[in-house]
Amino acid sequence: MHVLSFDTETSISDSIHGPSFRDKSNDIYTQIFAAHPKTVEVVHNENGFKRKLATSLYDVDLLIGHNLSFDLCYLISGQDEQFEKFILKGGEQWDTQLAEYLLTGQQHTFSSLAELQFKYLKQKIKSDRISYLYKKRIGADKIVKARNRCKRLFALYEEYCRSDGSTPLLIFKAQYERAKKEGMLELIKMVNAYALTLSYVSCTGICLDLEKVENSLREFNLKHIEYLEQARNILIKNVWTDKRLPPFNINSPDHKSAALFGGTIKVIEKRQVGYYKPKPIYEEIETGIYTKEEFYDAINDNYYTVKKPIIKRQLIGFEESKPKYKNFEIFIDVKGFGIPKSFTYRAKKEGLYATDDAVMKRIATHTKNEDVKTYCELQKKSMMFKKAAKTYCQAFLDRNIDGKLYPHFNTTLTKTGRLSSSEPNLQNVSKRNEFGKILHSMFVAPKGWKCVQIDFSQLEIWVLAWLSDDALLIKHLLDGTDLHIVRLQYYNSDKTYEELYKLCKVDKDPYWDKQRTFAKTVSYQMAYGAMPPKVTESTGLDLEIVKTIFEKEAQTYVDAANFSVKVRESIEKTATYSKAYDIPASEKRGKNGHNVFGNVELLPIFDKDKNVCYNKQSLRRVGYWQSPTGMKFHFLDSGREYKGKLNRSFSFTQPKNYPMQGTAANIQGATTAALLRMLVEKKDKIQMINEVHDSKWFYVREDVLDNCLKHLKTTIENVPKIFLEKFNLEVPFNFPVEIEVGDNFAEMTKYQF
DNA sequence: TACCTTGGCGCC
DNA sequence: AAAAGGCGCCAAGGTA
Repeated sequence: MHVLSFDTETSISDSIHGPSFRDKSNDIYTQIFAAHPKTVEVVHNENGFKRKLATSLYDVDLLIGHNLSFDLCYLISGQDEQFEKFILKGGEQWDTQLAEYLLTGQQHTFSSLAELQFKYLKQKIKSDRISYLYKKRIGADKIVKARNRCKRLFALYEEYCRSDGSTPLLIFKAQYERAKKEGMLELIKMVNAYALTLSYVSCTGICLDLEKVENSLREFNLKHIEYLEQARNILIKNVWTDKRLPPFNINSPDHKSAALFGGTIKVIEKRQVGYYKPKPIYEEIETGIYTKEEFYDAINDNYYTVKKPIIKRQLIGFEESKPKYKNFEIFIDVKGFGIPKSFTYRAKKEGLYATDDAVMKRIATHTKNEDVKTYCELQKKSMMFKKAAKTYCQAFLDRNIDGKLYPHFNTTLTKTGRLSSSEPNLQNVSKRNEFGKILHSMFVAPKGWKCVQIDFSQLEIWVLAWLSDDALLIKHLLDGTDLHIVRLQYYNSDKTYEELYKLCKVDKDPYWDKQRTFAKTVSYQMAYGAMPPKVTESTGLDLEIVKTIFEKEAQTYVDAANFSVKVRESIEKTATYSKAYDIPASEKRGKNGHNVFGNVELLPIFDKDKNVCYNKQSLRRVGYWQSPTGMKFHFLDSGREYKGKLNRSFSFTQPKNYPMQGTAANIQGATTAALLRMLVEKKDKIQMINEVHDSKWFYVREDVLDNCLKHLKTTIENVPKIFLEKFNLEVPFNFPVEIEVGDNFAEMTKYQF
């Protein structure tokens, strides 16, 4: 196997994109190749490489680098032919940052090359002079152009580059051995292929209907202000009466809490505290007396004297004295509507109560005060419009480049191995509320193309069925049983499943349809590990009913219900002390950060107010569970002070969720990775543009839609084939997908072959 | 000024 | 005794 370490040094634009490929003005100015730690090749081009490779990859099988997607996105967006050939012949990548993230069971996120250099090679970090320049936004373009002027700096730069070339090779070797030993080699290979595919996805971008975005932004902002004004009018009438209060701020938790439950609002008041000392006014008067001053004339080399009048300063009065102000904090009591505290709960800050959606709903349904009811509605509406305007429309306008969005996919961040998306985050664009349609209709297909969305149905449930090997759950999934109705039947035992199915799905009886929605909520909450009291709180279902659902669920799907027990056993069995070097530097900072003591982590101990403290006798433990794909999930314990005694435990809820969420992420990853070569081969017919956990977004050319979708469907659904090839694992069933097609991502219809 | 923490809310 | 998982973004309020 021929491996090659690859790294680039690039310019850094001064736009919001910084050093990213997203900014067209950025380019590669240095390329670093290392096939062997001792033979590092560093090539510069002071005019930029125009995003093209400076070498051929014809004999390379594996590209190695640290945070490779950064470099590869330049080549991909530069349409480099060498690189395309490399992919088509089955070339792979090994990203040392990604590998480290997986090897540490998603503990070490965004590791730096320097951290790994120390971890694996025990080498202290080299001169950070160049990193300093980068931080100051002095990019490789400037350094390379200054190569003749700043010889010493350039020598340092080349040394930095050589190290960036050789270090990943050495780290790769160590990681490879470790991965083999820990049964993670195939997983790391697969996730690297996934990340490589995502590099392609993020380079493709999503087309926006900019006119629609701009119009919606205006409209949403106007509506936000309109509702806000109405809300303010109600408050001014009732509770926001004190003239010293600032205008009611709908984004301020302090204001909202005070208006409903009462409280104090801090106001900075500028008060006059006397006067400044008046400034004297002088007049300058010539006295008629002169002095002689001697000067030296350097050109003629002689001295000369000058006559200078003596001026006297005479006080003629004072300026008007200026008033002196000082800021005072004053606390204004707001009586509020006097809503009972039982509708809400205490926030962390003294005297502050939560005003979130659930609280507001509770108030709105129980209050007899019409003003309160109207206020609740107005507050909600105003906030929703603000959110839609700022978080989505405004962000789309700020982030788009020539009408396209290029989301950033973070592959080395989450605890469970899921992807995260940012700048902008396209994984949380409103879908269910009234903005869902309009926001999604902004994502459009280019002319001649269709929008295609392929979703796994109930992915995490299928994963649970597979991992727990629960015979009944598998049977129910395969024969298409509606699991929500199964749960509905738990507490409506006078009816059969068939009767309930008819009521909900055939007759669409509103009462039973609503009941099914409750059961559905319970289903999701159970999947997240919620316990009966919490479920009661959020669904309004009777505690006894919820308890019944939990009990019957455990009796019905015995193995599925017991699955987390096995995970917990593994955590206990594998538990060791949490090591400082697996915690990224960024998480060691701040009040809520990990508290490291030497090489180990200290146990966070929470008191009843959830304040954290540490003592040097209690070290934190960490245990893990390893999935069939090799994925490791880590679980940290925490302490609790109770009646002077320290109780420490691992979370009960995380083991109920991490394995399913993470394995679902593996399935999403493996199926996306399986598309890579096809996406490169058929880039004029199929383009992948986004992923949202269990769904994949594409553009597909209209004239080849049917064929392409067939191909996509069979590739993605056939998880057993992929898992057998990649992991030598037998998965007993396909994972069904649903396909939707449309002109934009709002108006989609189910695709029938 | 820049950073951190919190509350709130959007998604799966 | 009690326990709803995983994210990112905006805005406010506080602190260094």
